[in-house]
Amino acid sequence: MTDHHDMSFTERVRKLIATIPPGQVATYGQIATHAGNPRAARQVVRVLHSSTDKYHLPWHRVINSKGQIGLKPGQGYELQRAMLIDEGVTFDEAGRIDLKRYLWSP
DNA sequence: AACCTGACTTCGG
DNA sequence: TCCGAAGCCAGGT
Repeated sequence: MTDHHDMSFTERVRKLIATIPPGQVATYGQIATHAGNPRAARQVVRVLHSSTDKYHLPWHRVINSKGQIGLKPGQGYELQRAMLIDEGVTFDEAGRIDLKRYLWSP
């Protein structure tokens, strides 16, 4: 049968990330869920590492389920935060993004 | 074909 | 609400 998704989990993840619009964010788990496996959130991280440059993915729009940036200070945290703020996303005092407001809904 | 990795998530205290 | 432990998994080695 023609499973219209004749592509790997990784490919689906790439496509999903590519569709997150500016000013919105998606969680690793959310991407994993839509890619077919709710429990493969960690795999999304791997895809980000391996495909961001090659496919020009909007990597900065992917955050964790707590609404926070996963990267550590000095490891990309500042850049991601700046890029999101530049798109209009706001952070609270604890560095959290209001998912009710900015979470992407595919 | 095991073993390792990691920008995670969930759950209990 | 915060923290730690445990669970999870696709792809790379």
